[in-house]
Amino acid sequence: MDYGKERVVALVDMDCFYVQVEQRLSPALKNTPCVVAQYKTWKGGSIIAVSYEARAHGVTRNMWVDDAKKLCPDLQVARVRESHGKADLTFYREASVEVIEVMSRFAVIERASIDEAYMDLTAAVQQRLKSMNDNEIESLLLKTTYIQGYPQNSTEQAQRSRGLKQWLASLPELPLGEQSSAGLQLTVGALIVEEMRAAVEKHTGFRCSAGISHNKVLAKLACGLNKPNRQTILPLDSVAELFNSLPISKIRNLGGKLGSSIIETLAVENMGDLCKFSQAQLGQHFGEKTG
DNA sequence: CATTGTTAAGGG
DNA sequence: CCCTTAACA
Repeated sequence: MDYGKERVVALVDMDCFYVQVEQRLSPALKNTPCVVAQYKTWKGGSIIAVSYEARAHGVTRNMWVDDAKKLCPDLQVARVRESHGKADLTFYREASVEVIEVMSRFAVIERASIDEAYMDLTAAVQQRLKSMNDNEIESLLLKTTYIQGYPQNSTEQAQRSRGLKQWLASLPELPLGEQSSAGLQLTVGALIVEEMRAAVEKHTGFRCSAGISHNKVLAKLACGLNKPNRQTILPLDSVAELFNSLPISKIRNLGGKLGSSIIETLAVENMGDLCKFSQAQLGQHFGEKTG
């Protein structure tokens, strides 16, 4: 298998998880602008999760509830439970366990936080490919999947279906026995993740987004490209174009001081520029390990 | 006081 | 190996 395409890795991220947990408990909160906030005394409490309806009004995480109400007067507020005067996240951790249990039926998962998990689907994909017939990968089975970079030569967005069809048409026939293409493997990975996400919603009521690519950093990046309640395949061949206009801070672990120092030291703006430097050069500037 | 909590990596 | 720092949710 080509370098960089050895594995199929997915990242599943629950959409505004704490909000969904509160909405399941209190259905009146569903489909409304609402937030989850902790504490109440200082400026109404601080917001730790925001529904997509509230985001449309400009409400964000870390905002004070009093400030958010100015942006969105009919904002509903759920409160984090407290014990010993401290915010207690037990309620959300228990909901997280429900999700993890369902996901674990499909693959070995690596819990990255209370609301997201990585999984290496390489083995599951190989298994699935063995039992698959030709024409078994249909657009219908990938109903919430986007392919980053497809359709090609198209500037207009919102062309999910056309991009998916073009991508599927570009895949080789199912090769029986021999190694299958990286594109085929990502697609079967996406099929598994579609099934996993449907199972999570069926058994917990919670929706999520996902990214499918060849490593954790790319899977995480892909996941953020189409939210909420959607999943995105990021083929390696689409990475260069994506990186051309991608701020360095968008890459996991480069959102803080290291990212800032890279931008300053190398006088670069986006990931496309950064990729022009060799690993040896990056090692010189940022330490052998970090580089 | 004014976000808090959790996790992981790096340095001593 | 522990402690501090960084990153993220």
